[in-house]
Parts: sequence; structure tokens; C-alpha cells
Amino acid sequence: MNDEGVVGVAELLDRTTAQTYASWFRALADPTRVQIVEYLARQAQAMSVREIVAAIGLAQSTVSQHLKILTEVRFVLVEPIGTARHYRINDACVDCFPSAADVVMGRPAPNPNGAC
Amino acid sequence: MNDEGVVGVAELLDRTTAQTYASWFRALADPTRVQIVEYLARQAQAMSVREIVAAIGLAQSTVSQHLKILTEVRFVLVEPIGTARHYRINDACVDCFPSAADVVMGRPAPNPNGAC
DNA sequence: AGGCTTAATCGCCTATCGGCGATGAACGAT
DNA sequence: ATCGTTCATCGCCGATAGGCGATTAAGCCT
Repeated sequence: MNDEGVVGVAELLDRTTAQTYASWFRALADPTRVQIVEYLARQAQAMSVREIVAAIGLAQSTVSQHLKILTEVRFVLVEPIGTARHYRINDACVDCFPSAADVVMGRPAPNPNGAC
Repeated sequence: MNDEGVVGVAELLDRTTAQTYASWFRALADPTRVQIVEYLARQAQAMSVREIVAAIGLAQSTVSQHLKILTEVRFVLVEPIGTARHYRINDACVDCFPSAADVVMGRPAPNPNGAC
């Protein structure tokens, strides 16, 4: 038995789109980053790294690394204030964050490196 | 300078909830799994592993591993048919897949191991 | 200038991930 | 009983991720 009994020929979702989706989801695929995002969202103003470190309870270098990942997908925004840097949630990116339904419908993924 | 100039005291999102969120997002944090999900969603009936392997173009063991990860969060469902196993999308899980807004609002995460 | 604070970066370590081929279990057909 | 098919699992490998401490750079304040 070796036929090609495929129903719909069904091209695969192109790899680039799949990778873009994956990079979005990877940003929230770590519990620490989930905590950081939820924490930042609950703050009225932008927070310094020192404050975030105090809240999260991990080393400053670790938190800094997570913040870098989150800013790379524009999930959080930075504003330099003197020697400090203030981080805050990017509400636009929260809105355009893809859903599973987007994946399932094969919708084009929002570009994490461009404007949301 | 060492005061606690925090605005809202702001408890951290509990680690268990954060981990549940992370495991949801991790399921779609790989481009191959995104392709598998999108492919399955576009099929009328459930597909055998052999068919999925043919579509994806990776080794059978690799695809099998990805399917295991996707079934663990109930993202896809399995039905054994003789010696084969037929996989299909779990529409309920697609619907309850968390959004970034859910994380930001600190909503309780849907349980990936229970019913969706 | 010198010292303090803040935060990014570097190097290291361990754990996990994603790929593979090989093996083996389960089942249908002969 | 034996063979073929289907698929999960195992062991291996290189690459990546996540944690840490130490270092470095950049501002501020005396």
C-alpha cells in the first residue's frame, strides 16, 4: 500500500511565517518572562531594572537578559532615564499578539521587528 | 538611595500560573509545530503520522516527538485506528489558547492537562 | 577627578531542545 | 507463524536556553 491518498493537496505554511509565529510565542514560553510581563502590566509607570529585579527575585543579569528578549519582539518598550532604563508594556503588541486561531487560519504573522 | 518607592505593592503572578502559561506558549514556540498545527487544521479528517511526515518532510521520529508535545497540551487529539494513530486539531483548545491580554490581565491560565 | 549607582555584556555551567537513525511493540494480512 | 506496516521510544549529537557572578560602560553627584 503506497498510494497518495491525500484529500486536499494542502501546501505547508511557509517556514518564514511559521518562524515568525514561533518567535512570538517563544517570548512568552518562559515562566519568568510571563511574570515580568504581568508585573509590568500591573504598574502605573515604567519600571527600572532594579525595581523589576526586586520584584522577580532573580539576579540582575538574568532579568536583564529576559528584558532584552521581551524588547526584541517589542513586547516591552524602553526609555533611558539618566543612567537607568525604564521598561513598560507595549499595549499595541499585546493587542497584536497572535492567537492559536491565527495560526490555525494561516493568517500572516505580525512582524515582531517592525511596528506592531 | 534605598527606599521602596513602589507604587502598587503588586504581588508577583504565582509561579504555577506562570508556568502553565509558559507551557501553552512553548507548544507553539517551534516553527515545525506551528506548521504541523496549521497543516492539521486545514485537513478535513484526522491524519495519520505517515501522512503528516510526508507533508512536513522531517524524520518520522522527529514528527512523532512534536506530536507528543502537541497532544500533551491537548492541542491535538489522537484516535488509534488499528496500528495507526489519527491526529486532529482540538478546536476547543484552539479557542481557549491564552492570549497576551490574558497574561497581562493576570487571568488564571487554562489547564493544559485537564479538559480545556 | 573620584566614587556611587545602574544596567548591559561576557564567560561559564548545566539542562533542555530539536534533529536523527535504530530499535521494538502492536496490529493486520497472508 | 511470519511478514509488512505503523508509530513510539531510546540514545546520540550539536545548538540553544536559562541561571549565575564578574566585569564594563555610562551617568550622576560631590
